Amino acid sequence: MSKELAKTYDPKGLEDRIYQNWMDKKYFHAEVDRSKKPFTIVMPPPNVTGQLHMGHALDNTMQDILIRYKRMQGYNALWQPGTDHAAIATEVKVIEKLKEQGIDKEEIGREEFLKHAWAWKEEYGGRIINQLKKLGSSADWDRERFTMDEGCSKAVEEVFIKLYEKGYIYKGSRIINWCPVCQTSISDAEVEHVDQDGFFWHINYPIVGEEGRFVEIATTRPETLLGDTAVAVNPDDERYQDLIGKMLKLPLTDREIPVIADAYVDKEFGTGCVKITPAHDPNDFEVGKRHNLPEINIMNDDATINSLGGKYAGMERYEARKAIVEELKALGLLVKVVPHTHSVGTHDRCKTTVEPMIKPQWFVRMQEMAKPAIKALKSHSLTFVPERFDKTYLHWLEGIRDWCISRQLWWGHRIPAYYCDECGEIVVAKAIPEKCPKCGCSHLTQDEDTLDTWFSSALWPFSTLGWPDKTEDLEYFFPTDVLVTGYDIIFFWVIRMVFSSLEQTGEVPFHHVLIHGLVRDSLGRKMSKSLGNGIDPLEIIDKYGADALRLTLITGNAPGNDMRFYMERVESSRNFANKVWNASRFILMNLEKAEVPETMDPAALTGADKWILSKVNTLAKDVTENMDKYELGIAVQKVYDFIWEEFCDWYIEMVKPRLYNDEDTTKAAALWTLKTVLVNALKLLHPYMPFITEEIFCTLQSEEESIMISKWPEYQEAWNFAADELAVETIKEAVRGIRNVRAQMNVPPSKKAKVFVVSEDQEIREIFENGRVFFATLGYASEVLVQAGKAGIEDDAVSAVIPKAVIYMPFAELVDIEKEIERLKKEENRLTKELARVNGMLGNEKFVSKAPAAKIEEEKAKLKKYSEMMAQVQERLAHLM
RNA sequence: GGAAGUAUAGCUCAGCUGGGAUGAGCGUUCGCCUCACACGCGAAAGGUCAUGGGUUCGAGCCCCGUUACUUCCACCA
Repeated sequence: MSKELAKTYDPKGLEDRIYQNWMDKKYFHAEVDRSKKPFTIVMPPPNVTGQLHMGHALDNTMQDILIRYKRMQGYNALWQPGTDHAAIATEVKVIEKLKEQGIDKEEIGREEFLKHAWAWKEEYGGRIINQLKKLGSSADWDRERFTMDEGCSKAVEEVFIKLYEKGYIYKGSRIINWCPVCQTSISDAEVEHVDQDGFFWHINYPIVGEEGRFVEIATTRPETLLGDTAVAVNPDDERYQDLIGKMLKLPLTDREIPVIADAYVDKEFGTGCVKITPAHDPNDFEVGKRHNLPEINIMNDDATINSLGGKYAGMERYEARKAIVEELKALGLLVKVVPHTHSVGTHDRCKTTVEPMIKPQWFVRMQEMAKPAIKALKSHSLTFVPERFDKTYLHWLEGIRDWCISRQLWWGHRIPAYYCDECGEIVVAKAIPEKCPKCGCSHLTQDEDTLDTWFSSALWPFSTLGWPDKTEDLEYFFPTDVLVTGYDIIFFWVIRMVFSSLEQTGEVPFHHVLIHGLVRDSLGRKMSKSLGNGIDPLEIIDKYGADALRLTLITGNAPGNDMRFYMERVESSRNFANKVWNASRFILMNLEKAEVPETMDPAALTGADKWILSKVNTLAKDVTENMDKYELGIAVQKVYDFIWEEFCDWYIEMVKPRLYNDEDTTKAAALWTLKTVLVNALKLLHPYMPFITEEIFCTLQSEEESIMISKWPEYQEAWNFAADELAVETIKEAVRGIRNVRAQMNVPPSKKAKVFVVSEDQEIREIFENGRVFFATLGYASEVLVQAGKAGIEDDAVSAVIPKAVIYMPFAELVDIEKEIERLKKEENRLTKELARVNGMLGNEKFVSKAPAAKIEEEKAKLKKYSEMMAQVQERLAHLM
């Protein structure tokens, strides 16, 4: 205990050193241990190529808090980390890098490309992990996994085959969302609808055989006209009854298309006539299916018009739009152009407008798998915190559509499907079959596509624990306890993990989903690269320390709500760290100067000691309760308030006279209490601010080697000192009264005064007698006189009225009677209001007859208290006036 | 077109199952370099809890309506 803390709190260096020590000691590592209860969290795997941003910082801080808390509570806590291969994001980055070197993806081919991709992953993949470590994350890095590692890949293959065999995965030619830039299909969840200003082009389609008669349609996408195979009207639309069944001449082409009737058409909207392009619109696709319409794909994969587009072939889609509109205008077929705002589907990654196209893709049939996932929530085996996200979850599942899982990418899990070169038979298997089971041909080719990234992340909670093998890890740590993630990822990930887990393991992947919001900038905007308003967590850590960042992210925020990030808040967090540091430094200095007993007989403690012990005891209980309810912000706020206000501003100040006086017989008790309370407070703070608490703990406490494996404080009846709490509160009120009076009278702290405590109540007098050592110091008293009557008190002494007592200070030369009267009048006014309120309640018969007895007693006690104080105040006033 | 959220002190937000808003941080005002800390100490000012109803002895909190903002979902060409 002779170590010393540095004079100023500097997180730099200290954090890395401590983290390394934790790593060396393997504190983060969890092994199956049947003697302990497991507590498991799987980390949402960040993208391998990602960079730590505030979202990660928040997400991982929350997880680390829970894991550290549970570990201290004695659970076998496993935080399973890893990274995601992030198919599109990574592939795009690798392509870019190759381009810089003048290498084209297609030219080098799949195998070669993948080599580059893996090399890229090796080079940049670890970066984000190291950044997470800077935060203080106590994940079990020995277990770090990657969605494309052997085990995870095995799980993916297994699931794919099982679902295929069950008929839950199928291949089909359906209309899907195509990204012309990324050149791949994407799922519905990846399409972001954005409102865009566009136009409604009204176009006349000539009716065949009726010269001069037209059908006017309205469209937002004239270029798709080239793929029209019908025009539809509502079957009940009186205006167009005679048109149904007639043929139209499709402008700019030599094709004729029918007018069909379909209830999909809204009579009120547009002209009531809709052009039907089954190959480039999801609704039209459905209409086409119902009416057996041909599907004419007029676009290439890069969204240029293909050879079916006649003279527009080769044009980019918007260029073609322009040209087509011009031509229609020239032909006199363009009736009018009306401005129109509509919602356009874009690819969430690259913001390109998605092109609906018909392509053969693999899908997961969702209907059946959604059911158990819905049931899991309704039966509460899965809960969201906060609850309102239940609705988001259910709404999506109830309206779920089949999930397009194939991607035209190379970086990812290749689909384990093989096609017979001869007969086209599809074989889904772990390895390439020797021969086709249908025709016996030995030439089979594997599907070129890979799987949606989310297909593998959907298995993350169990694939990382060894599934499909029946490992001990899986049996022990699974299902996991909590999943911590942002609301923006519920559809992509949470839901898919739930139904995948229920399907594959029969269990929910986690019992609770703790949802947090977005970290926004100080103006409330999303942090984004394009806006350049992002704040780099690493810079904050570098300047203020990880503890300050963590505290900032957790305080003042309720689950599921977005938060704004202010530098001022980081500073205030840093200031708190400094406060903790210096209080500890003070305590250490004093501990060094004297022997401190290991244990303490409660009888040797003073009222102040018991008060703070009682407070920290209640704190432990409250904080534990809040944390169990995932109210992290509230929990840490309580620790913050306790340390700063109760412990530093009051207790340490109370105890100083005892520490500075070697004659004081209660000095040892003070030292013991300081140390004990500090250790407990540090433990409660540790999950939130792991570094600073560890540094202080290790300096202070040599018997336990690390705070992170120390025992979480629990409420104990032995530390419940209700009477002492009350006593100290009374003295605090008196002190506040004195300070208030002195401040108003501008009495400098250096000017001490005699203080009289006058009370007829013997208990009150005892309280002040017992607390006089610190009461004198805190109340700037040269001498404290506790008495029953006003003997010896000058008439013009200033006073502060507190319940059951009046404090007098003789400031003869300083007293301003006017001011004193003013002050007392203000107090009288306040009491009048309080009394009116209490009397109002107690005077209400209904309140008295219906309110709980305890509440009534409470109010009666207040009435008594305020009445007595009022009498005192009025007596003083009468005296002065 | 549905759904959710938010509206509390100048700013950003907390407020647990309904029982005086001594709410928090920042900011502001006034005093203090009080031997752990000026990244500090002490004192204070500042709120008809968006709005209109309802339930209740009692509503920031529960119910209904309104307004404003935010977000998510949705095939209106």
